[in-house]
Amino acid sequence: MTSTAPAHCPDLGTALAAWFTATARPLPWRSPDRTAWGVLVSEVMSQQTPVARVAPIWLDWMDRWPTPQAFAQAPTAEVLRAWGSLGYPRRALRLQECARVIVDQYGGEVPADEQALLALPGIGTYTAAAVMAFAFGRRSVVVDTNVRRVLARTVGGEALPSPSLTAAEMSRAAALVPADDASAALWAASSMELGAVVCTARAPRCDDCPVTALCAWRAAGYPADPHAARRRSQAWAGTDRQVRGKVMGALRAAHGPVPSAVIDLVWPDATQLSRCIAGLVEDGLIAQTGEAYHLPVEVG
DNA sequence: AAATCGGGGTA
DNA sequence: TACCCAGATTT
Repeated sequence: MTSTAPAHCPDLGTALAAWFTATARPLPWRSPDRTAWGVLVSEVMSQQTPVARVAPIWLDWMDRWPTPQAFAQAPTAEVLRAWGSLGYPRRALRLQECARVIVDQYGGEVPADEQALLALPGIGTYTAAAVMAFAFGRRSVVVDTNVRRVLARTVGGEALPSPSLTAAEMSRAAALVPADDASAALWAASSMELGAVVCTARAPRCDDCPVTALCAWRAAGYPADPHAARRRSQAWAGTDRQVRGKVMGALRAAHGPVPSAVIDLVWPDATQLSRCIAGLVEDGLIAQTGEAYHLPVEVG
């Protein structure tokens, strides 16, 4: 295989490819009979949600709605219930919009074109690149939180990447992608897998790492995170996100409209609750009929 | 560049 | 408790 890797780490890609081929997790969307649509669904579900939580939902989802055509016609309320507690339920709405665009504009086939993918609802830089690599076996620059960390350590010599993705990071990542499609797709999968399984954020398993000999962070003596001072933990308790989640949870659990008097019980701060309800309605995640709220239902 | 948007598992 | 997770979109 050809490689564009710089001379100072000549076989990072080769070592990771061999390791990945031998040890890759049998994730359901990696099955030989996977479809491009299934890969796309798995990537959207995995945006900020650990794959271990995604897998069972994905299996049920693909059984119910195996194609963009089937999913495009699904009742939105059922889609949101099936999404369950994966989080960020707007992703489910966008995924359905995405399916409808694929049906209407691409004959029901996921486009094998990165720019076309980028234009789809809910598909950003990472997901478009991931679909190109994992669904179509095409060369792309796949940079997720795992790849960022792996490159920050092995190449950059730092404990963790900067808080937000930088242009310099993307350039470095792009320079490391092999030239041919098959090698590039394997590099994407293996560099992500290393970050997910071995080169983890909390307690990296360096003893089990296939590229310790090439790791700049290890060579430097595992220096502490240089960006630690600029990281801030994300608040949760008492936020609108928590309140929105409680409202969504109540409506998912019900199989019909829920009286507003019942919704009022999910959160004690009436001002915050009504702001969150209004936001959910605005986002199309819930709807109001009379004095009750319910998951959205398509109107004729 | 910073804010917003869920929720559960883990140390 | 705090941190993290195959990010995208809007301001």
